[in-house]
Amino acid sequence: MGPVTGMTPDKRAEAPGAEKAAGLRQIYRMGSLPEAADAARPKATLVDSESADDELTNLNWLHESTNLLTYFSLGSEGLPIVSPIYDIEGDNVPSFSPSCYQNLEKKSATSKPPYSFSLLIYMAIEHSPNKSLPVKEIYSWILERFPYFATAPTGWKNSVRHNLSLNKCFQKVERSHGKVNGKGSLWCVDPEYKPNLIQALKKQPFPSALAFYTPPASPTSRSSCPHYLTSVLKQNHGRSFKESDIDAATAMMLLNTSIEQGILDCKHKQFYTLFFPSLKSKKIIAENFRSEVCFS
DNA sequence: GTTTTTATAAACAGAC
DNA sequence: CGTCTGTTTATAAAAA
Repeated sequence: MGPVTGMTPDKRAEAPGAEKAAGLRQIYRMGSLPEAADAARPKATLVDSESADDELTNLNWLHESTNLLTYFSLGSEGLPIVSPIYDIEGDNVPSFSPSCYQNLEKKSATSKPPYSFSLLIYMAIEHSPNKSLPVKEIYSWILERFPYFATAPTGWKNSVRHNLSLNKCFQKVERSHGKVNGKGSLWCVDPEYKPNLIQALKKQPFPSALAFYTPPASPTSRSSCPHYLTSVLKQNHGRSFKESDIDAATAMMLLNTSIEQGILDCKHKQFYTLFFPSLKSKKIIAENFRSEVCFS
C-alpha cells in the first residue's frame, strides 16, 4: 500500500509540528508494564465513593515536594519508608545532595522522563489524596513534576488519554453528584493491577531503581541485584552477575556509571550498602571512591 | 529473527 | 459554537 503519511489534516489536530520529536525519542528506555495484551476486555466502571482505596497499600509517597527523589519515600508494602534511602551504616549522610536534586531536575526539564505513560499516570494518581484524578489533573501533575512536557510536542496529552482508555491498569470512576467540579470522570488504579505497576516502577533504571529498592527482608532473598544494576553489568560484560560475582572493580564501574547517569552523586556508602550489603570489598571501594569522585 | 509493549498520530463522538 | 474528554484504529519503534 501507499504511504499513509499524508493523511488529511485533522481540524483540531492536537500535535501541530510534532513530528520532529523523533530525535528526542527514547533517550531513556521506557518502563514496561506486564499488562495483559488483550486490551479488549471491557473495563469496569466503578461508581464514585472513594472506596477504591481500601488497599493496604496506602503509598504515602509523592509528597508535596517538587524534587524527583522525594517521590520515592514509600509507605507500606515493604518499600522504603524513610526518605529516600536507608542509611545502613548508621551515619547521617543523606542519600542525595542538593546538587543531585538539581541534576535530576535539570534532566527532567530537558529530557524525556524515564517512565512510561502508564507509570506517569500511576504516580499522579497515587499522589492524589483520594487516589483518583480527572485527566486534567493528571496532566498538571505530570507537567509540574516533569517540565519536559511543557515544551514537548503537544501529543503527549493525547497519549495520556489514550493510555487511560486502553490500559487495563486504569479505571474510570464516574463522579456522581452533579458537577462537583470539572468535566469528565475520575481515573483510578485498578487494585488488581497495582502490584504490576509497582513492580514496573521498581524496574525503572533510575532513579527509582535506587528509591524503590526494597532491602531484603531475609538474608536468603539478597541473592540478586536490582534490575538496573544487572542490566548495566550485562551490557558492560556480556553476562549476568550475582552479587557474589562483583568485585571491587566491578562495583566501581557501577558506581561511576550511576554517577555519570545522574542517579548518584557522591554517596557511595548508600550505594554499596544498599545494593551489595554483603560485599566484602566495601572498604576498598570507599577508598577508591573518595579519591575519584568530585563534587559538583 | 518474532512477538509484545509502548509511543504517537489521528479520526471521531459526546459532554459541557 | 469550540474545547475537553474518551474511545478507537493505525503505524512505527523499542523492548523482550
